[in-house]
Amino acid sequence: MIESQSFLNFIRSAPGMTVQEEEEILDSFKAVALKSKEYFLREGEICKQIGYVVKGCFSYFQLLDSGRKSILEFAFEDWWVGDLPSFLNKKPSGAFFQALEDAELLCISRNAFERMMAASAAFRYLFHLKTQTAYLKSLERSPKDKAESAEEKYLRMLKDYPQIIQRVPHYDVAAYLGITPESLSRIRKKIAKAR
Amino acid sequence: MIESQSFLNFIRSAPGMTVQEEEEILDSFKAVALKSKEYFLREGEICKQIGYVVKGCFSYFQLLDSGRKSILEFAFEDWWVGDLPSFLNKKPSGAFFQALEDAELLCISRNAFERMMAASAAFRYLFHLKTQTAYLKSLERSPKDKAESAEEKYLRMLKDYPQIIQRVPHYDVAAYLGITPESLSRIRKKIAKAR
DNA sequence: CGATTTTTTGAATCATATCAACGTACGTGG
DNA sequence: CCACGTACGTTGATATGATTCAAAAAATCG
Repeated sequence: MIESQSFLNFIRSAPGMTVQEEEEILDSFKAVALKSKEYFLREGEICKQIGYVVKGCFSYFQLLDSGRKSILEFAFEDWWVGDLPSFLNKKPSGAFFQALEDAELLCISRNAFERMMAASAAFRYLFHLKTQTAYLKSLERSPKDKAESAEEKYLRMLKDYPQIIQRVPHYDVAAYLGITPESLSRIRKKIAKAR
Repeated sequence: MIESQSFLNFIRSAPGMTVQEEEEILDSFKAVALKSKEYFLREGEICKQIGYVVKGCFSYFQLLDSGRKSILEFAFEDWWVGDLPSFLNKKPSGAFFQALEDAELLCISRNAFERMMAASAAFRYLFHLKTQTAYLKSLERSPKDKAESAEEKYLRMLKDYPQIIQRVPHYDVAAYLGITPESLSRIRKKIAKAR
């Protein structure tokens, strides 16, 4: 069992969790290790598990018709990987999850997930909390994504997620911002000069 | 009580719903009418109710620092209005909900919402289904929003939500697409000529 | 090291924004 | 019912920001 205090804290944050429930939940997660560049999930596959990121980081992206990569988000420590539409509805995923660093995960299979969803109110609470948090985050981000210039998006990313620019290759940062690597390079140059 | 077959259908879609539960849920929603241009919620207010749109349509938007309006989405019949982060966490809303036509809603107050969330598993199911659906939709849309040109966004909107261009002023359509009204006008002209 | 990948730079081009002006439709009060 | 005023939508000219393509420089990895 991988040690992860923050995973324990997350599990224990559910109200009304019994000792037995907690043990069952912890038992339903299995440790998985992935090397950098390996995929947790590929487009077209059905997502058979959801993973909690203990260590490492992942990009969650789609390949567009144009061939360009569009990164929806990065998952660092204490966030989750797995394609929810695919996992819940057993349909092929439209996206990839790829490790950008060597990574350690705690994964729950669909069988175990369904068992726990049926058996444990605390587990249901945690799952709905997670999807709700993700949804609220996406609601906040969307209007800004729409209206901001490339430079504004970059500056906001630095403010909200300073670790991204440290840990992620710039061409992936560009794919996350929806701009080209060349544009990102010019924006960074301009900002560096201005200070 | 406003008649709305699709609202009834929605409520009845919950598995394991008892007759008594259904009655309690229906009783917890009150009819509200709004005139065109009126606000269901303003920025800075705390969202005290969630509304099901029986008739009419709403824009859900933020005012950006630049003074520009950024429309996150429109809510037509059978969708919902209300700022979830504000409603759930009792914090001031960062967004507006404004009626674009005379509208009829079925609204549930926070008190009634919390009572039903505590009392009814079927109600919890419906709520989580709604937020999850909205979240999955936002996940699908986001990579496209990032990478598409203005014209592509417009064409996709026509395909996915053909009613928007019929019922919403063009400057609001532009605010939804993240472009200027002038650009929208030129895109429409170009498309009209091409056919 | 050497090879490959990643980032930067330059020049030309394209898409969209901006600003200003004009047309058109709509609703209201006379 | 008409005229007027206000909203909305369109058009044109120009400016700006971002992309594209090509190539060089820098960083990384085995």
